[in-house]
Amino acid sequence: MAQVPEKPTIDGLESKWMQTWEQEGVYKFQRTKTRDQVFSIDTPPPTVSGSLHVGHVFSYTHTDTIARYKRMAGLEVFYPMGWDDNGLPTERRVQNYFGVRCDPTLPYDENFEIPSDGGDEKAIKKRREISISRRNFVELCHVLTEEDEKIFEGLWRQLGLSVDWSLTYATIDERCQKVAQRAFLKNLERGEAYQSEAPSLWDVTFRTAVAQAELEDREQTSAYHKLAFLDANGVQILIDTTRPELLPACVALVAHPDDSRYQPLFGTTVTTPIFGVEIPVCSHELADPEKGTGIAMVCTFGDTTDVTWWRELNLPVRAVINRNGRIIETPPEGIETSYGLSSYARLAGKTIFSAKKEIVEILKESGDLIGEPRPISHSVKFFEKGDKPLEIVTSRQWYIKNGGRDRTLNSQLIERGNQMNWYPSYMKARYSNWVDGLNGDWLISRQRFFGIPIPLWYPLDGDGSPIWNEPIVPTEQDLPIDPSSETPKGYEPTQRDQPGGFAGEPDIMDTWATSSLTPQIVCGWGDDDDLFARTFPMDLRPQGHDIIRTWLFSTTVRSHLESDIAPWKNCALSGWILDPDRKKMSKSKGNVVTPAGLLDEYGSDAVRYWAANGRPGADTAFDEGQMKIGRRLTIKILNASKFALNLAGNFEHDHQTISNPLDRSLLDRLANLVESATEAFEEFDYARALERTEQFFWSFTDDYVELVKARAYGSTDDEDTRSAHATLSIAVDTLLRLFAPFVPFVTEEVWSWWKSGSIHQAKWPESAPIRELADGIDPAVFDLTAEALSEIRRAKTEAKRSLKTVAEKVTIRDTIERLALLKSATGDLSAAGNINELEFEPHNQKEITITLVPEE
RNA sequence: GGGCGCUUAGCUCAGUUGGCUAGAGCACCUCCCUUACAAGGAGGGGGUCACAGGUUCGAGUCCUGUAGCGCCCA
Repeated sequence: MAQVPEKPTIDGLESKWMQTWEQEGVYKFQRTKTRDQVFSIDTPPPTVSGSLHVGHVFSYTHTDTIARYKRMAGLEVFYPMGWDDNGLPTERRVQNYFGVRCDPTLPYDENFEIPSDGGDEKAIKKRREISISRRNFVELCHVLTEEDEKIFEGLWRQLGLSVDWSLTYATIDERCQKVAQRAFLKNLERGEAYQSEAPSLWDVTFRTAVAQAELEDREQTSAYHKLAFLDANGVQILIDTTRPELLPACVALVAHPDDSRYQPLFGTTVTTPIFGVEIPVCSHELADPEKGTGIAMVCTFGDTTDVTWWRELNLPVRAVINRNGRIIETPPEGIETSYGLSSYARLAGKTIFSAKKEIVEILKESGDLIGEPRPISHSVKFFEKGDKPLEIVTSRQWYIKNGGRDRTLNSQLIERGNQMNWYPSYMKARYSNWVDGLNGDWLISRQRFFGIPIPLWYPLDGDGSPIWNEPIVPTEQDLPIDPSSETPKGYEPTQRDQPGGFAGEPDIMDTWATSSLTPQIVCGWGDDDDLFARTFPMDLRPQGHDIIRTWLFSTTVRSHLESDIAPWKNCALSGWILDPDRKKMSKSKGNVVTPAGLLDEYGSDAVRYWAANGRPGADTAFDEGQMKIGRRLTIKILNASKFALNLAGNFEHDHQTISNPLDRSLLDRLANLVESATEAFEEFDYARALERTEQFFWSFTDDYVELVKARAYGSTDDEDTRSAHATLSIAVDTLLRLFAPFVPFVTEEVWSWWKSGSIHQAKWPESAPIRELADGIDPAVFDLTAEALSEIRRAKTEAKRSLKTVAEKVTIRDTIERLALLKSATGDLSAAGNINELEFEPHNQKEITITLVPEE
């Protein structure tokens, strides 16, 4: 017998069931099934750098509905969660939160106390930033992320994600460090990782190199400065440049090969103003005749086009900008005149901004600046997290091959994309286009201090210079290592940084170099072969469509290189959450809505309902209205279940007692619903599955329950009553299961009234047994009866009468066939419509007349 | 400049391989305290499916073009 509470409520369901699920291990991954019966999910770990926003709730709910469906469909679901706490966002957050700054030259202070005023902006401003060692800084990172991770986990649990929390990882934890370093060493061994001294994009604020995937173009105001170069005959050649401060770095002039204005100059040399350096005039397709005067100066390096020209035209390097974004002290080769040298001295040590002002002064003095600077607007490359334009500096960096410089590898990676199923399918084009458009390998080294170190040392020669191409590699067993504090085998710690000794690789790996390994991390690559065999390659990668080029792609690269396979079978791309003005919700825009309050206000099920209504891949407006509807739905599920279960009484029904045509036709429609919901879920279209289920549910409560109410109140000796009871019981049972992936709390609550175990471990319904009970009935019985009931309600409403008003006489005219179907539900219709006399008349078209009792 | 997506009711969106008078919720209007539910229920009004062509017996759906919006890339 069911234990149905008198007044059921949705309040407090979250904490109640969160605890039970954890205690019972409902979502725990069991190693009982083989690969084909496992469904493994590679959730991208969210960045732990502050607070989650509703965008996370949105997309993670999508994944959870699929996980829950797959679990009920009989698969063993492998659903771990991780935290991406490795990288720049955390580093910045720690700096701001604790008011500290890392100075890698400082020694470790073991008595360092965690600042007690963390988070107190005013207090920190007052006392200024404290400089601390790298190791102390990393420790603070752990302190902060641990707190954040607890909050995140609590929120995910409250939202009802069916994650196995015993599998949780963090991208800075020891296991991840080990996996990231091991994978790097394997790449190195196979020649897929290499170092190169090359111009690379450099952020002067963060003082680190950045990768192609991290760039973004921004429109900037700038100004053209017209400079006069002199050719061999002393004729002025005018060029327009936005970077006059790079004049000392000028190595050539370049114009388009077809540009007749400059053709006579190709192959000759000109002299730079001020610095008097003789440089060649070259031709190249990338020179735009429409831009400025049509001839440009090539500097090392002003932008990526300069790099291309430098490389393709075999030009020398005259670097003038250092890693701090200042003009270097020593003038580059080629500047020999005393005027040139003294002018250079005026620029040396200045920031780019001040150097620009200074050079303009110098040019004005010498008369080489023609006219005034003319303001323009053009697009400039930025680090996506930075706020100063990127510079290009030449430095030694580590790369992993990603097909950007190798067409064979490139097409193999595009093929990997083709081997995955994409939902929605058009997202595959974004992947292919991105891979196809790559023009360099993946730069993975970062000149930062918080992250996973590149696990190498270098021998030092007699002068104390590192022998870069003979790195000292640690053994796999020793991983993870930090080369800045550990000593390679065969050396003494005292030999660090000494001639003939060794030096640790100072750089760390980019966050993506670790987070691209999440399948290897969660599946136990190299550590747990049994787990790996059961889970890899993974079944599903859910993620936002904005990180296809970064996260999805880099993960594909690692899996391709390491295992020669695509990391996942399916990729499901979620859209973004837009604010009511249809702008992307993001922290920098300040339009973020945090989820905690929403979960408390509407309940987790209601918020999930809103999320699950977002179509796969579609950007969706944030809409509290949908949460209100979700809340109403959960309350309705509670009430309708309570009512139906109270009516149905004893739940051990003999299903063979379902004899009534109306009941059978409802079950036929229910079987259709099960089929279409299952079909939708198999395509990862959770939204369609929800929509269908919801639609059926409302017609079930509004029409079916109303129709059978009277009959269900009858005596259990009556066959028709028993039929209604059994049907109600099956319908509620089935609907709860269909709703379970979306609203796990309320369905579990109702389930607990009359069933043992968790609904989330119950079986997903099958249509065949339900269809069998319908026994070939015409499903129109239900449709026609519901329609007739609706007509009667309309008549009463239009007459402004109460719905319980007695209908003295109702005459339904319709075809003989349809009347036959309707007649089989006469009793239910009369009772639900409160009809005294119900008459049927054959007619060629449908018509219904209703006579109500006179008003008193 | 290239690629992709979107454009359906005042708002947010469904509409699966082309098929009866194009749907839902919100908002709006009317009615009803009915024995599961008034934080509810029953009903109602509201759309030349962005525009222009084409294929077809038939197009919101397929094709071509145009416009606007958005994202990604150069």
